Amino acid sequence: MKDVATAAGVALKTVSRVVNDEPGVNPETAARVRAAIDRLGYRRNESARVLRRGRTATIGLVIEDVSDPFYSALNRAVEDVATRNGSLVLTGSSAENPARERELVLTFCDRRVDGLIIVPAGNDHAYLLPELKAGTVAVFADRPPEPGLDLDAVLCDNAGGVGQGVEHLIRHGHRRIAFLGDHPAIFTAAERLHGYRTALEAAGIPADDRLISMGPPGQARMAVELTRMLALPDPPTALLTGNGRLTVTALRVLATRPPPHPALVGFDDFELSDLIVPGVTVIAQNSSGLGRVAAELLFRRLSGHTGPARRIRLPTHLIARGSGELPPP
Amino acid sequence: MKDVATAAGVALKTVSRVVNDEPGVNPETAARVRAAIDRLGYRRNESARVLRRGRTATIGLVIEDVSDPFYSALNRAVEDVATRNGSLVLTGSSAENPARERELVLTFCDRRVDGLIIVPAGNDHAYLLPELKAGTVAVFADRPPEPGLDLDAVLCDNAGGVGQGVEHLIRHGHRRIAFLGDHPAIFTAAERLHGYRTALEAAGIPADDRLISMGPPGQARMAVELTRMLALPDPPTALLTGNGRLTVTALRVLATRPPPHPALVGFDDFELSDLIVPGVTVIAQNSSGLGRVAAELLFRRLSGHTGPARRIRLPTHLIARGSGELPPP
DNA sequence: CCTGCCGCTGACAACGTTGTCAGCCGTGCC
DNA sequence: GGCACGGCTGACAACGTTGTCAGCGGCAGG
Repeated sequence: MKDVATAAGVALKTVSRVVNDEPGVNPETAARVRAAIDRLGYRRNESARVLRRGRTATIGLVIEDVSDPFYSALNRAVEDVATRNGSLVLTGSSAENPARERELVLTFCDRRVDGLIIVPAGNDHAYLLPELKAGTVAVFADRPPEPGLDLDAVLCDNAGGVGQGVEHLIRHGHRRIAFLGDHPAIFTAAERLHGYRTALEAAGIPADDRLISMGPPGQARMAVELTRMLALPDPPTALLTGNGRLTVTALRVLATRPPPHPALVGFDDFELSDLIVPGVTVIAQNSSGLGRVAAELLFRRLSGHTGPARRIRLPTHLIARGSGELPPP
Repeated sequence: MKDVATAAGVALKTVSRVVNDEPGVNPETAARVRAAIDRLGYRRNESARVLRRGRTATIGLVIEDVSDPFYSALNRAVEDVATRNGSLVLTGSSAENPARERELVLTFCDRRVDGLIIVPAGNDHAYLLPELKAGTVAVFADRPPEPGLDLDAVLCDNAGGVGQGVEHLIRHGHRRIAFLGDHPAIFTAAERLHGYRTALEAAGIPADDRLISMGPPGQARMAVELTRMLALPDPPTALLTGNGRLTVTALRVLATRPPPHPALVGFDDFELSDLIVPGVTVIAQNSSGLGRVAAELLFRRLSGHTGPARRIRLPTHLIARGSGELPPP
C-alpha cells in the first residue's frame, strides 16, 4: 500500500480510502490511485486489516466429519450463506470427539473467527464461555447446547420424525417394530428413541426392550442385534433405524439373510435410497436447511441483532419408497 | 499480552517468549508468566502473529462442491494432513465455474494462506502467477494445470482406468460398448474418452461414434441418449459411464426400462453400489488418496522443499460387483 | 475583509505480535 | 582486579492496515 501511495503520489491514507470505497476522495485522485493499484498488482493484506478492525469475515464450522453426506450438505449450505455475507468458512471435523471439538473451536477463536457454527460432540462447553464473553458468536446445529448455555440452536424434529415413521409402520399393520439407534449419549439418538417410545405408547403398543438396540453403527454389532431380534419367538416385523449409517448397515446385514425381510424405515434420507429394491422408505431431515438456518441466525447476530436465544426445530418428512410399506407376514 | 506482562511483572517480550516456548527463559519466570496467562485466560492473537511472521498456518482448498462425495472425501483427506501439520483448511466450492474459482483463490490469497490445493475449473490460471511469485504454493488435484504453469499435480489414471473397464467388458463377451462421459472440456472427461478409444482400438474393435455421448449428467439428456443408443439396429450390450453422477443417472434411467439391461461399468465408486441389484461394477478412484497426496506435496514444499514440479498418477482399480459381468444377450 | 464551512488530503497513532539488539548480572578465567 | 562470556531480560521498531484529527484551499455569507 505504501508503494501504491508513492506511485500515485498520494498519502497512505488516501490509498486506504480508495481501497475501501470511502467517500470524500476526488474522483481524479481515486482514478490515479486505482491505476497505480492495477499497475503494481496490489492486494490488500487481510491480516493487517483484521488486526486493525477486529472482524475477520471468516466463520468456523465444526462438524463431525466433512466427508459424511449429512454433514457435507450442511457444510455446503453454510458456505452458501457465508458467501452471500462476504465470509469464508473454516471447517473442521471433530470425529465425535469432545476434546478435538474443543481444540478446533479454540483454534478457530485464536484465528478470531467472527462466529462459530458447532455440531457439538460433547456436553461440556464451559470452554466456550470466555470466547462468548469476548464477543464471538456461536450457534449450535443438530444438537442443542447444554442447559445454562444460552445460545441459538437449530434442530431437527427428531422425536416427531420417528413418530411419523412408527405411525407409518403401524398403519401398514405392524405392531412388532424394532428400533435400532445410535449411542443414547448422542442427543439426537436419545430424542429419536424417545419419539419411538412415545409413538408406540400413543398407539397403545407396549414397548419391548428386546426390540431396542442402541449403539454405534458398526456392521458386526448390527448383525448380532438383528440376528438376536429376528430369532425371538415373536420377532419384529418392521425395523426403524435411527440414522443414515445405521440404515445402510442394516440393509447390508439384511442382504446377507434370506427373504422375507422385515419392513424398514430409516431416519435420514440418503442418495440412491430409490435405486435399492425395494426402495428405502425414509424420514428425511433437512440437513442443508439445518446449515442454512444456523448460518442465517449467526449472520443475523453478527449484524447486530440481539435478543433471546432461539431454538428452531426443522420439520422432517416421510418419503415412502417401498421398504416401509411391506406388510407384516 | 500486555496485561499478562503487567500481571506477571515482566516485559512483553518475555511473555512472547514463554508463549512460543522459546529457550532462554528462567523456569521460575516462565511459571509466573504461565500462571498469569491462566489467570487472565489469555489467548494469543493469531492475526497479529500472522502479520508479523508471514505464515498463517492455513491452507486453501478449492473444489467443485463440498457436498459431493468425491470431493468431500478429498476434503477430509486434506484436512487430516493439514491437522497433522498444524494447519487449518479454508474450503470453497467453485461450482465448476472458473470465475468463482478465481475469486475464491484470490480471496484465500488475500487472507495470506500458506498454500493452495486447487481442483481447477477453468483452463486459464494466469491470475495465479503474481501469487506464486509472491511465494504462495499451489498444488493441483484431479486435473493438471495448463501447459506453462509448472506446478505439482496429482491425478487419477483416467485413461488406464477406463481401459481396465473396457477390457473387463470385452473379456465378458461385449463388443458393442457405449461410453457416456461428461463434457469433453473437462480434463478428466477427455482423458477417459481417450482411454475408451485406446482400449477399443487395442482390442481391434472400431469405435462407433453413435455409441459415444459426452455432456453434463442431467437425467433428461441421459434418457434421450440411452433411448437413442438402445434403439439402434445394433445397440450397445454394455455401458461405461464416465463419472459417479453419470453412473447414478444411467441407473435411474435404466430402472425405468424393462429388462434385460445392458452391462454397466461406472468410473468412480460410490456408496451403496453394492446394495443395488445387481451390484454395480466400478472403476474405483482414490479420492482421499488424491487429497492426501496433494496435501503432502503442498506441505513438503511449505517446509522448504524445492525441486521440479511433480505429476503423480494414482492407480485406479476395478471392483466387480455384478453389473459389469452380465453377458451380452 | 473576515469568518465559517466544506471538500479533500495527509500525519500520526494504534492494533498485538515478534525480531533485533542492547543491557544487566553473576561466574570463571587470566 | 579486570575481562570475557553466558544466561536472562527488556526496549524498541516493524509488520500493513485503519481511525482520529488536523490542515489546506476555495467559496459563500455577513
